[in-house]
Amino acid sequence: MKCNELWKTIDKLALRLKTTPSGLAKLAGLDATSFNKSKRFRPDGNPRWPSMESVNKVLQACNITFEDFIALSKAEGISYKPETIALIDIEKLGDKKHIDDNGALIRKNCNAIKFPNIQDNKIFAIDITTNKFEPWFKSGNMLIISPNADIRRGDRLVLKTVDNEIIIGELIKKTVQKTEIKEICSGKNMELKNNDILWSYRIIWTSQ
Amino acid sequence: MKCNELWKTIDKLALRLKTTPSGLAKLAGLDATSFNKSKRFRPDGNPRWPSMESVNKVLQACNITFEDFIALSKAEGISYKPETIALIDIEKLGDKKHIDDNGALIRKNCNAIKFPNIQDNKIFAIDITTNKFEPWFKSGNMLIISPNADIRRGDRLVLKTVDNEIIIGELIKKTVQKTEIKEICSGKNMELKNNDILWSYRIIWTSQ
DNA sequence: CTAAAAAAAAGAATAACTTCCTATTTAGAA
DNA sequence: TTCTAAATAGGAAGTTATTCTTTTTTTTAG
Repeated sequence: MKCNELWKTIDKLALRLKTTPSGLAKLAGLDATSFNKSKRFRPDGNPRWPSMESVNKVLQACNITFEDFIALSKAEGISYKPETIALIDIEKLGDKKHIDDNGALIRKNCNAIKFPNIQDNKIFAIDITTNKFEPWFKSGNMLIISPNADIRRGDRLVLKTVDNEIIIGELIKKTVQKTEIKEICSGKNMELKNNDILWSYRIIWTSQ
Repeated sequence: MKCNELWKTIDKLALRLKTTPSGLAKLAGLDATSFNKSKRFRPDGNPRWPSMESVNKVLQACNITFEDFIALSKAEGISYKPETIALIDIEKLGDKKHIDDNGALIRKNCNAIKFPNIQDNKIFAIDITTNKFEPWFKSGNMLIISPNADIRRGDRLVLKTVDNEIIIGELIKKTVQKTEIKEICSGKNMELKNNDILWSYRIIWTSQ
């Protein structure tokens, strides 16, 4: 991050709160002149950085995280992408507590999740470029795959055989010797020796 | 962010680089004693913050972003979640350029995508808590919904009628008067008057 | 238009952080 | 073990940021 970006982001924050840099400084418990233009450069003309402590006080005053601050610095306007998204139980979509009849979300009544949870540095994506997995996966869809995710009955898998075949299916049973899956398109059950499987990974998300 | 978290993250960074706090300080062009324990507290015993400029120098020395730094501060170990994930064409999973036969990713041969692209502050998630959408969506799945996404033929939708009914289906045709969808479980086509639809939103991702 | 309040500029004073210096400890190699 | 280099500790000095104060400008309300 560059120094002037940092100052710009402070200006944006002030704007978001419908106040001014000096108003924001006061809100953060700092001197009102702290963010003056005249305090943004050193006597020699080089840029001056606010201290980490001052930035932190501002974040606390605005009740935002460092991530929010960075997101805001990159945002075009004065709003930024949310870190979390609301989660609603499908059986509660009927009542109007979570989404009103205009389709607008009532955030305070919703739980929040992080989407997605990329704690996983082995995660990767597969781009579907063929029609042969329809109607389950269409050309243009993406599958998010986690080699680390543990696999349970019913999970969808992508697996590769020693014969260089890519199979997408649902796990029926896995033993030390064999893996039984239901191939996704044909719906047929297949039994594969584990020795014939190079790798099999769980699909954790798919684009629709 | 708390002050001591910041110092801990600097320690983690040093560890990642297989060096020490003083080694990291030197690498960043700072004095070797800058990150000494004795420099982490003020004479009165209160915590001392490194300056923003010093932190920035460290980030540049490590060639990481502020987000990386924050992610690292939250990580259990000394590694942190990646910003992007690799994307591979499913028809190229057969060759060994992208994933070797041990199932290990060869990142340099892969494209990268950001997953997901939450530029969208209206996005929300639906938790499937019923069996009635099987086999398409099972209990425990989550649907990520975007009220902002535009809807095209073939897209999967969640819609709510004036009768308080939640329908998941695939769009067949939408005109000014009517919306025709294929209900996902029954596979039956339905024709709804647009006046009878409170809202209809596109499903952009689903957990598997 | 006028008055009051808030914001911003500029400089001096204060507080905070970094560097410099020296001494001590630790880690690794011989 | 002994030697060497690196790391760490502690304090003084130097640099940088913040606050304090005053003045000027801008904004807002009447």
